[in-house]
Amino acid sequence: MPELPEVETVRRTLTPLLTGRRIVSVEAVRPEVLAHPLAEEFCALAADRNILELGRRGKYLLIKLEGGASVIVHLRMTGRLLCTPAIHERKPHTHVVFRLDNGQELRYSDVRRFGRLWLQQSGENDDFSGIHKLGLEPFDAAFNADYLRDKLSARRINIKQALLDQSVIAGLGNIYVDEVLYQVKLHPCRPVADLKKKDWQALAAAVPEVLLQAIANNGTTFRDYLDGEGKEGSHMPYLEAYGRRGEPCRRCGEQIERMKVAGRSSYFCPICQKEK
DNA sequence: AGATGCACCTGTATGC
DNA sequence: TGCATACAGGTGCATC
Repeated sequence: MPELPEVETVRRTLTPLLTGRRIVSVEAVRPEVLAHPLAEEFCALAADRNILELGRRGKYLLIKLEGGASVIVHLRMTGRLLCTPAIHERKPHTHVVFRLDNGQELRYSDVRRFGRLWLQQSGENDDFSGIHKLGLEPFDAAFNADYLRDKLSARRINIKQALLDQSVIAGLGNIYVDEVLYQVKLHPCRPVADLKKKDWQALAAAVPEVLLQAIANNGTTFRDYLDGEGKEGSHMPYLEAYGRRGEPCRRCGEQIERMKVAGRSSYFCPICQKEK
């Protein structure tokens, strides 16, 4: 479910609820979602610690604790982090519960159980969560046309796969890749080797633009996504391509098509986004 | 290197 | 209604 805008919205909504709070204890209802260290140690290490601040890297949420440790969360498809009063009934699929010092709980739930949590200790090298393999943040000053061209132009892949590669751009996923390609009028199957300087420039501009717009609308709720307070995102009506099969292109009126590219459902306008 | 398929899971929508 | 199948904001691995 969540791509960069959704994770960023979770971060923003949880920040006032968690900053300065103390984690009293941690309960692993389904220990296997705690990927590192093993559940027992994870719970012991997180317990009795203050939360300093929340960060984000790509699609990872970072909960920074006193003493230099961090809880790292990846929501994958259906993961949710919700802050809620401890007296409220637990919803099904609640897998990890962080009890806080103010009668609230931070609850991790995940219907499909693809998501994972890690705890990085102070001084520990994080070679387990996947963060070490990420490329640039789209809002990094070094994220520009040259960066994209240098990373990608020699590869024999199409632009959809390229933009989904987290080691190139951290945080783009299936929805926003389709939105970016629509904005810059590139067909998802276009080989990256074909792209010209102006294409790289357009991509470098469109990626942060598309993501910022989605963040401004608190992310996209297509199915499952909820922010840290349990609210849906409001960006869906603004999507131009994703999920609009058979609906008219807002530029030319042609029907939006869907096809599988890189194993993912991909939506595009067959007139505006020529395969060539 | 890259393409493909599958695995991880459950819920929901669709078609017959 | 019931049952089978497809599909879902992600990632990692195995195989050709």
